[in-house]
Amino acid sequence: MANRTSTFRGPPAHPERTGPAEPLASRPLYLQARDLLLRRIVDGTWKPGGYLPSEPQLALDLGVSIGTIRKAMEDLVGQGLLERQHGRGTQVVPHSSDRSRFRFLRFVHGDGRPFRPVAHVLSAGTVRADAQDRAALGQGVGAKVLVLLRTRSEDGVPLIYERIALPADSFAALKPEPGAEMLEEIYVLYQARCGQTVARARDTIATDRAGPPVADALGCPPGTPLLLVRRVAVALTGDPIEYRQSWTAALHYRSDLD
Amino acid sequence: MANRTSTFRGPPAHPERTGPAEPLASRPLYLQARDLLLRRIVDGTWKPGGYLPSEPQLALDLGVSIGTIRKAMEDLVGQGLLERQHGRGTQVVPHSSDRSRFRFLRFVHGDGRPFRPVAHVLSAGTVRADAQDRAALGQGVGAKVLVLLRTRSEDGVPLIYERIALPADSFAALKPEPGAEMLEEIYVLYQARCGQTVARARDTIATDRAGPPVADALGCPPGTPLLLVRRVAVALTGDPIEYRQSWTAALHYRSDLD
DNA sequence: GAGTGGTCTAGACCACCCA
DNA sequence: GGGTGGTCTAGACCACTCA
Repeated sequence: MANRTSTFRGPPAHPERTGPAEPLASRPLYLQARDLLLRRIVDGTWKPGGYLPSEPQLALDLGVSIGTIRKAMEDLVGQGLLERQHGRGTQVVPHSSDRSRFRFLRFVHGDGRPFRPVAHVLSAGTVRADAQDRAALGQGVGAKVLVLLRTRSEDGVPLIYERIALPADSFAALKPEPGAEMLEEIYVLYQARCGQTVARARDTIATDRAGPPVADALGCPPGTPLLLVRRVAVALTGDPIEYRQSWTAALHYRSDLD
Repeated sequence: MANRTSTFRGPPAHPERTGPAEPLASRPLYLQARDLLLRRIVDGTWKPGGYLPSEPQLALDLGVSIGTIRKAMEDLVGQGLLERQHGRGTQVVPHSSDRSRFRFLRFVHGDGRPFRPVAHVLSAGTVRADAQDRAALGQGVGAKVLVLLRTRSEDGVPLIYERIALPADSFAALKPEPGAEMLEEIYVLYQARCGQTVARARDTIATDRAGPPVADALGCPPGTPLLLVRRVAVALTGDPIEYRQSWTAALHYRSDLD
């Protein structure tokens, strides 16, 4: 019979019914279906880059109609989590895809040209979270964070100096390996090495002046006015997993409101 | 029978058909329906704040099924142009609605508190567009723009200095009335007085230093590092209709990536 | 209670991808 | 040619709003 929790009925309980769905307590079926799909993406049943079962298959599995499955998927597609390819199937979008990449890369040159950076890690280590880290990541006093300091350059010219703080326990797998090369697209690493998928982020942009480490890394005089972008990135689960500060003197920040 | 242009068939041409829709040449019906709805919103058939006909009525009018109408509407709802209210109807969202208001107001205080400004117009007049105006608005040499200079204050403290350039011909109705009060929510005026609805905008954020007019308006020393936000706002038709520069010393810019 | 949008189903045909 | 997603229809019932 109908079920108060978010389980689905198996094969239709009342095949003779021609009308609407089983009442199923409360939440609409397509929301339950969406959450279930999301859960399977989060827990790795379907890996980034992998394909989901076909719509008829999923409909059969969950005991709902194809239309309901489609509606659930549309939601996840809208969030940029799934990508549907006509004739091929439905894929879990990896952060390495073009669409994902530029969703989180908002820096452009002053003339509007896209910024295509290469990252270089200066240092990586686990330290006690400072007050800002704790506030951004929702952690308690004494919590540990993995801190990466890096520059992002184009044609060998460092244009961004970045400090990234990550909860130390969830990101142990990202740890040092001192001197190792590090991917520019670090969200791909979060996903591949730590199973953490960035779902969305909030940037706050302010002006700042170059302190010694920043001035040194960017090769500008201390006190130079800079753009400072603070980012809190949130996982699929809704937990904040990254607090990032990016300083730049030359680049602009692009924001599309639509 | 089928029609190459974007007209709809009247009452179903083949009522006996049980299967899919009339082939109708090329573009999917729901896209044609969406464009038609959009056109009627743009041309003022349905005014901001007004209600559309019901779904069954629209389906009848356009000769398509309700599902197709719904799909067309979902698109426009997603763009923030329509708002559906269960049991009441579907409304053309006016820019004065809360949702619309905060979609285009991205400034916050340094501590994250929302910024709730009051606008004060310093001057308004028609001038020759400068190179930046022309580039942003896609105009030719010698084009005229209506330029508004204004501050946006909270508790009487001016926190933003703003220069807004608008194509002079489309915005004649917004003209001076020297010394008149001006709504903070200027996009409401564009819509009500000039029939121009802002569909989306692109902001580019950079640092700048306070020139004399800005320093004067904001009460800071010339040369103070500022945040400069350049906005190009686009109408429903896709034409750029506003080029805006906003300077602020104290406020931050908030960007949600999701 | 009449009318509106919200959910759900079932089934048809089309367009695309790939073996 | 078989399988996948894309479009479209028709119709049922539910839930909300308002008179």
